[in-house]
Amino acid sequence: MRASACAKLASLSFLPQFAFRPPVSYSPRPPRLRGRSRYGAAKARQPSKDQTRMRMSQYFLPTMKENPAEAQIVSHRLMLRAGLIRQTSAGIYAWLPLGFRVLKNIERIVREEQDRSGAQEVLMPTIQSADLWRESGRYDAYGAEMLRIKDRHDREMLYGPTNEEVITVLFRDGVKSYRDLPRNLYHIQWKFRDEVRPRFGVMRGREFLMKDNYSFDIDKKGAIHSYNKMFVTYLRTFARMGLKAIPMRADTGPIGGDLSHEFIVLADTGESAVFCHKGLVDKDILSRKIDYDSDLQPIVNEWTSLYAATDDMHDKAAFEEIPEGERLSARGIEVGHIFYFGTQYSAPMKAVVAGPGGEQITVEMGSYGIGVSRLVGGIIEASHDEAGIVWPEAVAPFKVAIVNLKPDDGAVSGACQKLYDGLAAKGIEALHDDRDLRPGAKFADMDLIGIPWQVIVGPKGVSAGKAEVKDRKTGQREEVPFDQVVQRFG
RNA sequence: CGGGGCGUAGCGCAGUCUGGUAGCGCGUCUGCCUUGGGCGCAGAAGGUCGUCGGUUCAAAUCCGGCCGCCCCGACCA
Repeated sequence: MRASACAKLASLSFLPQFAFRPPVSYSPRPPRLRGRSRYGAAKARQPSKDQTRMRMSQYFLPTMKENPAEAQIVSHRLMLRAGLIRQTSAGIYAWLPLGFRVLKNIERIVREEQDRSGAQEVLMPTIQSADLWRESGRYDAYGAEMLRIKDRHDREMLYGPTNEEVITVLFRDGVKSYRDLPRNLYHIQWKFRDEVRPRFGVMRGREFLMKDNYSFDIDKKGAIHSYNKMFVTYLRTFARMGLKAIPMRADTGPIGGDLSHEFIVLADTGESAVFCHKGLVDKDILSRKIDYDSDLQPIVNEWTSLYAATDDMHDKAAFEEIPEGERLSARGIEVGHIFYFGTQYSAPMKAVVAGPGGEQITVEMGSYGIGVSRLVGGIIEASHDEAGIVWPEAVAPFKVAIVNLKPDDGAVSGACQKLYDGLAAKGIEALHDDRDLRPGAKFADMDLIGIPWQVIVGPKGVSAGKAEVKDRKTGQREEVPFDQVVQRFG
């Protein structure tokens, strides 16, 4: 009501619209504390912001003991139960503090590896114009999965399901010479695909966070080098997250092109059947030193020379040539996809540069995606047990949790606080469970949310000068003198 | 988009067939007790039964429309 009245008023005015905006309050007013000053004694007793944030008694972490009926697969159940996400509409989720921390950790690793490869980060909008998509010819081709919307002037817009069109225009308008090639631009942005049937929680939502990037080269040779760079980058990215992600030759599908690999995380509950050579599982990329300007083909060949295929690309005869003991039939989740697609977009959208002889050359493109939000689910599918999530350290919301078994015991709480401060001094954020609950409930919650290391502090330990350090993954516990706990996590 | 199912307290469910004062478990709150794996006892709060309309003296329950969510398939990062 108020907004439309305001719009009407503004449209009748010949003064700038902002002059007539009602005094909207953009941030909530500070609460009035009755009976004492907001800045008085009450504040002095508050713990520091950092401590407040990481204390479970103060933390927004709604865990659930029972499985919500709507969640069918394990990662979806655990994400809801562990207080990572909440659904707001079909296939659309809100990220709660713990889940958001994981999402940001994944995003950070993706970003670091993109930067390492020489790709440059941009940020393109979520809302795009239909005209742009008409130019590439995809507006009608894309179908109902594209969320089409109209603005107030009845202009046709859409919520971007992908960004080839936008990036091609940015490139076309900004680069005119072969001297400016190659380029590789990426961004990490929310996308929307109006899936007929969203399911599996964030693994196949409608709104999802995706890293996508686009390479531009003067010729096919250059484009393949760009492709190879991303191939290696993806190997590193997933390995850093503690995942076994195997590149598999992929069908290029509706996006087109003739060179494409899917990166598949192996998980028993994966969406599709996959077949590969066992040797791929044990290959290690992180120990290699990589020069992204050198010829990466040997590394790529090393991975692609062993058989690996998803269901739809499976070649039974070729698979059976592998000695039986080295065959691996498993299930997997697609977490990344890379394409070389030549001039499919650059030609219709006229992304051309001047070559050395002044001739016009249509650039060769590739595009590369990683499902950032999907990875949160994928990692859980690949790493959980009966009790809950088992986070790989690199993506865990917290590396360490301090389990205070008796918060109302000054000695126990004092020991916990000291450990917390010691970890903080080393730059390690710990989650401090200072809630007044029975030990059993705390252990159950802690196992559910899957923090890799639990430092358990109780009265017995305090009198012996020791804490118990539990490895979430193996369940092994070890008594460690207090003064040695912090250094274990350096 | 084809086929199926479900909407009752924060979560899991019963009650609907056969209309008559809305229930159970878990969670939450208070008190006591307890304190190394979701402990025990006592008390309490919390639901216009998805929504709109119809039938009826009376609707969670019967009828119709709409909305939402889930599953299988086709599709997909």
